[in-house]
Amino acid sequence: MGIIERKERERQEVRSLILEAAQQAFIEDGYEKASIRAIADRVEYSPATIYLYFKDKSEIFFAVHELGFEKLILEMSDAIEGIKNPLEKLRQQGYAYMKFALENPAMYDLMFIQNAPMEAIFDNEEWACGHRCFELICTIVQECIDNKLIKISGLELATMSIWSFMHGLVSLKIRNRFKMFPQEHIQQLMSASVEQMIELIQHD
Amino acid sequence: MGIIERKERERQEVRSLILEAAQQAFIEDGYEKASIRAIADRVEYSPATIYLYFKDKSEIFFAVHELGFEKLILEMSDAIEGIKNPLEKLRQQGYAYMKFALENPAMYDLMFIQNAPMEAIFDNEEWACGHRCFELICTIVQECIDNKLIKISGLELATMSIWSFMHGLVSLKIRNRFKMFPQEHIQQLMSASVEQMIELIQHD
DNA sequence: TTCTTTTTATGAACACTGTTCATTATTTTT
DNA sequence: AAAAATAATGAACAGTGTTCATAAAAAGAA
Repeated sequence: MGIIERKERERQEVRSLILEAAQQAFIEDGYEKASIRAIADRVEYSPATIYLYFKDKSEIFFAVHELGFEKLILEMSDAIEGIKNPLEKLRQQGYAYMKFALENPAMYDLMFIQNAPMEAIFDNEEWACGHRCFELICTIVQECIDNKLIKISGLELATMSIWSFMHGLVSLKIRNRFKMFPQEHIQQLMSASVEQMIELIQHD
Repeated sequence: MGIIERKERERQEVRSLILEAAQQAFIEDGYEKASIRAIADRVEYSPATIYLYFKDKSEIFFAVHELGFEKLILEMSDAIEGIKNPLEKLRQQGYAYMKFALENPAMYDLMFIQNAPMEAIFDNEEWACGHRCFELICTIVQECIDNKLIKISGLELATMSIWSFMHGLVSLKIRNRFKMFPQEHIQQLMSASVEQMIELIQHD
């Protein structure tokens, strides 16, 4: 009776095929502009078929945005591997965060900027991936606090401040709000800004 | 021959009537969900008439978003009125910025988060209102630098850092990404974060 | 005033969107 | 081979931004 198992496997295969196509479409055209019909075309299915695998567009959004978190978590974990100094971990984690955002702006958009579907899902879901990512940052910040490496003593306060700074930096860049800075200096200004931030919060 | 002048006046009146309706619609439903037809209904015109006064939806967006900047500029100017200490000016300006964002989230969205129409307009326009607002912040930061009140010496670097921090703080809040913090503490955590930031950058 | 010209407003249509559902095709079970 | 269950789809609905030929209103000229 391995049939129902094979069926389930096939089902998951189609599901992830759709997911892959959706991710591609979101990255290329953004969430709003990427249409169900375009996603359906990519996997050579009818648009209606999509709805056999996902409740609606926002569910696709959520699934794709989870892939993004997995990738970000992986890249941030890799970035701090082998590093001992918690402050250096924090720096490298920050750079990994920035790198991810600038290299995958559409994905970052889905994860941290996009609005609409969030509300619909947040309330019922646990947003596990979001929390896992958050805790990854919290851990490092806590290490910095424990070793008295940074000037901010409250974990929540420190995390909120640092994350806000990083998010503001990359999201203003992604959303083209840095037009008033000389175009060719923006990248290095951003790096300098991260460096400056680390310097400011570290204990002397 | 005052007729063409009256015509022009009437034209501007209708235009700002549409603008007012659009602003209301954007605030209530957000930019994407607010439809041209809904805006037309509000002013009791045909949807097609809108296009006699605005090229397309993104032009309405731009006009409304300009109103937002005027308001923000006004509120930030008011907030620092009569204050001598540049650092205190910076603090109050920061709080005014935060207050504006939290009280007019939809407008802040249009001004600093929304994506699509920006690209289309940025290239040709000067984005005068954006620059005016930016310079308002620059002025204060420059004063702080001149009086050796803050640790960051570069104007561009300091402005980018401070603005990014403030934007990250309010935009993560607006886009509901602070779910992992205790709901009832978020507001005071945000204020504490601003305070902390000021403390960190000030010279001792 | 009456007639002509210019300005202003609109209804209908186009191509698109997310989504639903009755109908068809395929696969599994009897 | 027939019946039941699963999977896929075409067609449709109500919505979107936008265009354009047509209709209404206002202005200028006689």
